[in-house]
Amino acid sequence: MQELDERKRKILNAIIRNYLDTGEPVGSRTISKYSDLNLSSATIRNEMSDLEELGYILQPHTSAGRIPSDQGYRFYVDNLMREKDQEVTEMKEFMIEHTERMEQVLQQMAKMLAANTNYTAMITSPSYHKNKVKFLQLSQVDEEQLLAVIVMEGNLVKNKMISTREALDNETLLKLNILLNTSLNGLSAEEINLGTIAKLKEQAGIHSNIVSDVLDALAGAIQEDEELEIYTSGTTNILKYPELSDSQKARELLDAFEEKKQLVSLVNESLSSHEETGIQVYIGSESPIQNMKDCSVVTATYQLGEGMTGTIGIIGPKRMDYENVMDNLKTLKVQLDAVFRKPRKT
Amino acid sequence: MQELDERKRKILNAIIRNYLDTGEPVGSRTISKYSDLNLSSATIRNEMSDLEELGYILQPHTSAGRIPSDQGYRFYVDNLMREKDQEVTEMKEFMIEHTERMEQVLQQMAKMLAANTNYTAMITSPSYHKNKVKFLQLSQVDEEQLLAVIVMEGNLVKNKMISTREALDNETLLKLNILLNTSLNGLSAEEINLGTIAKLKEQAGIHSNIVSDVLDALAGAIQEDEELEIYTSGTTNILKYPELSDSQKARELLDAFEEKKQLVSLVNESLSSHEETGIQVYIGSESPIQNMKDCSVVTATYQLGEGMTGTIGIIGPKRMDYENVMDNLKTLKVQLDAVFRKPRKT
DNA sequence: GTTAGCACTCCCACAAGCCGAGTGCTAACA
DNA sequence: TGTTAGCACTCGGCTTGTGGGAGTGCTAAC
Repeated sequence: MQELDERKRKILNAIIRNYLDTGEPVGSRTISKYSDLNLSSATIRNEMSDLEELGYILQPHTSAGRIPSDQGYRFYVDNLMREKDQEVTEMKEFMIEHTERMEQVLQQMAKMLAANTNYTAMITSPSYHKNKVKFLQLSQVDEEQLLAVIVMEGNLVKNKMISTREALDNETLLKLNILLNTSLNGLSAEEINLGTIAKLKEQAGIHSNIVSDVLDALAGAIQEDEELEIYTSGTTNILKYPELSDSQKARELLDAFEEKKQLVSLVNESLSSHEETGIQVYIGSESPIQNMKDCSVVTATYQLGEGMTGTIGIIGPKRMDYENVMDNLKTLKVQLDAVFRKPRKT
Repeated sequence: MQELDERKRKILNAIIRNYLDTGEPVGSRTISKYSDLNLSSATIRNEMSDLEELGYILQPHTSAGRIPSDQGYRFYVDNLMREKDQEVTEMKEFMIEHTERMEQVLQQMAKMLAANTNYTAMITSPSYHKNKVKFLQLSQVDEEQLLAVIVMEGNLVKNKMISTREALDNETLLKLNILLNTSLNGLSAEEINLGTIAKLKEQAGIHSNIVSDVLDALAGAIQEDEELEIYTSGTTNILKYPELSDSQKARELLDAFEEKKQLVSLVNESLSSHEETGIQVYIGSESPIQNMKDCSVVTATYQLGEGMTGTIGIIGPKRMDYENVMDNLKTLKVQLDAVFRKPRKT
């Protein structure tokens, strides 16, 4: 397929921009007046006819204006859209306050993003595949229960209750703690596999079975992290767009938001593809999620140090304001970096 | 207002039941055939006319059938509905598996409830106003940060990162841990007030400022619990009911579900009123939440030992299947009790 | 290659009309 | 006195039809 010539590009651009604004099919006369091309509507019509044949736009019905096709949007995003100068617009720093509780920060971010864009925002907590154990402690909570506290690099804290048949005496506990810390410290979840566990069990040999239980539980706790959290906000924003607010479609979409598991595929997909910007745009049926074939999805991955990555996403109608959305995502990326890297204040 | 006579009750009952089924205004002829009263439609009409005058039913427009008014629903719930025999229908016990993670259990319950009823379910974690501290530990995670782990009765675990200017030495830490445990153990969040804190600070005198910081942070952590979690499920179920799925109404409702803060008033209200059953029904504008004036809300409070109470709720259209809903809530109450009281399995 | 003009298409909003469900009322009946 | 049959009437919802408007494609002239 040959490239579009300059004039066609301009016209396509005008059509799409106009459609993004109004959501109505746009006609030749509108373009003729609206754009700075100084062409009559008739000429525009001819060009539009070509563009339609090439697949960039389509008519909902004869004698209606044209609307962009998926391919048209794609061309727009890839070639026509002007990159906004990445001036890191300062976002309110209210998120800094509670830095200890990551969920809250993420929730807030999602909320802000949704409010800024008027679309639905999703955000995942960074996944810690390669994150390392930083500190580890077992405590006797009562006669039959141990509490394991695990702190990962980045201060992600996990708790796990472990039932034991009998209480461990202090000394054993101390030894166990030392053993665990020395052997597991600095290892990532990935590196803690059956082999490591087996070795550990051997070293702890004397207390065999109890220790065994503890270790199993522990390993499970560290690894079970795979279930990554996904936060959404502004889910009802989709109801603002008539093309999505039809009861049937809305349900499917909202269901996808509630059943966050479905969103995982988005995240995975995004992670696997690395562009330089890390921003990914799915238009219509390009999306890995069936229910979103009438939407566009823009995702960005953020990285915090080695191996810790998360995903931010915006879901809206195909006629979303791509520039604004991508701009927002970019700045948020930077912000996230800052928030989590920064040694936290009290 | 005088009581309704037997026949009027029967007719009202028939009208409401029919309307619950169909969602359509119900006419006199339907009742005449449907019910076992063997009355002609004309007679029914007369009675219906009376019932309307008394405020139990109303006509959406002239020459349409009748639909129940809020007052009608109220009468139905209070007097007509047959109590289902409380046979504790066994719910799947799949929730038991992961008892350690309370959120998950609650999430699951909400999901199940929503699936069973086809309405929206909400459920709050038990609030621990009077719950007691069971175990408490400070650990040095790295040079500048302490991790406070607090275990409450019922094995609710909380974590709090505390930044310090300099590391505490081991001995100080040990002393501090002992001090904290002996002084705070068995106290409820309510009982840990400024007075207690001041006394503690005094006792810990020597390490004055650092300890001070730690205590403040700790007290904050224990009390901040007030922000009770609310889980929802099946939010999109409301879109199944035409009378609620209008775009405008749906947004308001769904917003209320997303902004869980709004739901708090429901919880509080429910807590304050104690009937013997603990089940509360809000019909239409009886609800404390404005947005829900076209819905009915049924809540139940569950109790786990002293002072720990939570709330389960169902939100649906006014023509909800009250019997089924209330039945579900009752059994869930029992189940919840069982799950949390039961000494948890591995 | 561009433009003006024109006939044509099709959606949409609105009005008119019909149908059916349901009512209220009246009169007859037990 | 309570119940029933009958009938005229009302009103919402559906279908149909019509006109207007927006937009197109095509043709012919510039």
